[in-house]
Amino acid sequence: MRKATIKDVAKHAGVSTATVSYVLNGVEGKVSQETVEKIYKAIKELNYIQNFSAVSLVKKKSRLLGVIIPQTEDCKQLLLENPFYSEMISGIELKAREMGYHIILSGVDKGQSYLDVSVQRDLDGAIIMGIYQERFYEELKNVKIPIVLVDSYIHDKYFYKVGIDDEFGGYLATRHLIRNGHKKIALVTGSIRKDGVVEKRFLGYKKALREAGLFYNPDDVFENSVTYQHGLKIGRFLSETPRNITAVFATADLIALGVIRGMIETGKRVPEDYSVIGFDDIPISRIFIPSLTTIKQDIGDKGAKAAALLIQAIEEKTLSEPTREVLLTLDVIERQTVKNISIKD
Amino acid sequence: MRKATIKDVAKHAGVSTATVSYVLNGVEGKVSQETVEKIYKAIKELNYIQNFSAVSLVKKKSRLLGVIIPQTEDCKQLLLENPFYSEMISGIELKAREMGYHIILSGVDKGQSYLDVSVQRDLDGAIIMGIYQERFYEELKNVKIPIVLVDSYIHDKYFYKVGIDDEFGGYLATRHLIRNGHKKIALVTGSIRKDGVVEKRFLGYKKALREAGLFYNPDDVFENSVTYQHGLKIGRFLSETPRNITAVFATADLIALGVIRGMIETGKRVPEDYSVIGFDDIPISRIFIPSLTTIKQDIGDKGAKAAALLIQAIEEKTLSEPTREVLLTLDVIERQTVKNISIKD
DNA sequence: ATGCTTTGGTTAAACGTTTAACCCATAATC
DNA sequence: GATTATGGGTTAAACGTTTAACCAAAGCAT
Repeated sequence: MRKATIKDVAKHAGVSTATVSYVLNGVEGKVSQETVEKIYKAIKELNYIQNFSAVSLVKKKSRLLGVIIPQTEDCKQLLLENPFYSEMISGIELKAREMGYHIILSGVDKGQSYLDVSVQRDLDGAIIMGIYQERFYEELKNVKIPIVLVDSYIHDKYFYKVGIDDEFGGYLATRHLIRNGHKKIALVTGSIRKDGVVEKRFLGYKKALREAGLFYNPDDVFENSVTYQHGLKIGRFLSETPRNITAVFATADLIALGVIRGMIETGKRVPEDYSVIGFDDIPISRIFIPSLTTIKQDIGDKGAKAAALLIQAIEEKTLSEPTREVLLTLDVIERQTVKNISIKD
Repeated sequence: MRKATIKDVAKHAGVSTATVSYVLNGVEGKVSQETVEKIYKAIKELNYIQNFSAVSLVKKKSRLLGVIIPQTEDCKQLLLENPFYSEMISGIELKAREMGYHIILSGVDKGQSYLDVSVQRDLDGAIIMGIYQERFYEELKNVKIPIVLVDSYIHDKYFYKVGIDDEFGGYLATRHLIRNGHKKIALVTGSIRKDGVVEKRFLGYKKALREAGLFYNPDDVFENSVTYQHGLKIGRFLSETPRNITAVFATADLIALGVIRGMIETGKRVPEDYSVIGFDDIPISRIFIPSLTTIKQDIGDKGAKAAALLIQAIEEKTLSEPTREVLLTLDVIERQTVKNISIKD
């Protein structure tokens, strides 16, 4: 039993395909109520389902959104292992589906450019997570579809953006530590790339120090990758080589967790010996023992906002309009890893 | 500057579109080496990119795979929050892309059936994670595309399957506890649905007990949801209401982590007071303090295998052939949460 | 009666491919 | 020398939609 096409529906209802198409697309004033009902009846009876490939072909719209996420260094995995990304995607998918879109999830190879995919598939828009080489963004622009960048500080009015005020976040975290009496605070972080979120958080860190009249010492920053492993290494290092550091600000929860584990393994206690604050509030942070004090951003909401922004851009064809940017709020979530050391007891 | 179509390429190379199509599709013996080169040159010069919508329309193949994952109860999130799923998806996406496919990721609403999506989009196949109501599977079959079920024990030869030997896994976990001297072992688990993985793990648990001549007590199983919260509740309960239980087998790492936290919060120690073993080996389990002893399955590989199986089914049109099923191996990973209590010290 | 608008349609081209069927040299076979 | 393959193409229909352009009948004002 072949799948029913619009032609079958038309024949069955005794009208032309154009008429059917008009009701499918909800065109006003082209078809009488009576005919509309006949057509719906035919659709039901024939089990008709619209073919999107054909629609895309003529409309040049696919109701498909590209979502691209970074791969790990070795290209063996998507960075989905980072719960941060999964939560975002969850938010994106739900919102997209609610608005009648589907998402194509993809990593991006060094060689093959994403351009191909988006053009091939008539993607209506794309959400890009993470940061890439400049060449990549240029390619993206050539596709001429709306694009929203998540957590990127690329200065280009072409792109829509959603993110948080990372500098403020870094400031908030550091200030929280300072307010708890800490004066010598290490920064453990992923690579501080230009225009990345980490750079901004770093700026916030320095700003908080300055504001509190504290000395910024480059030796206190440990820059490497956004991984548990990096945190682990630094955690051990810190607890084994005596310095007068009392707290650490890790620019990602994953790193913070590593730091804590490193310290505990080498016989220190958190927060008694060291206070630690993270960033992101990924689900594990609540679960971890001790549970992590951190800067919370509503990641799922961020995804939903990104999807909504993108779809709005697509549907209003506001491509040339000034870029809009949405920023989400931030909160410090106090849990168990920060101790107030100004209160003597 | 309009996007180049196959017609432009044909004209530019001085041949018919058919010829171009033949080289695009690598058809043997239809076009001379010389012409092939001319065509490639034209493609390059015009920056031609094939339009998949048109291809799908005529070929009725989209090189698109559906990947569907469960939503949370409240439908507010995809179950992506469970790292288990993200890792699988990562495996699927990578393998699919390697083989020239893209994936459409989607949750599934109660109301709208997935059938629509797959038909509308000419999906070539789908991977289904989690288990659903029976009606859903019937619908799925009607789409008449190859489908692989992950971690499901649905008895229907129509479907391809990938999974693990869950019964053996449950057995392995329980036996590990028994070998470490435990005689009274609680089972903390998500809902034991018929044909679900949990049911099998439960069977393995009972089998190990029986084999060791231990008494199976229904009061020792705590069934609810695959969540951290459930574990937490039971962890507290167990440590606060004296019974002679010395170990718990949690059928998912997430649950195990909750159990541990619940116990620690109420003043007990793991593994000194209670041993705990989990299942899955999600990334957090290594990070957690104490790090979790668990049954490891290679989740990413599972995703890759599922994708490979599906694509093979698609390309060989072996739809009617007997279902093939792939099972992955299991290992017990000894870490810090199981203590041998038969050695007195 | 005439012309204009509105309502409810239809016709047919277009979207960008693929592919079956056809065609024509030239080479091989008997 | 007639026949048959074969290599290297071309033509045109088809895939399932949308949509601009057209049309007929009815309603209405003049």
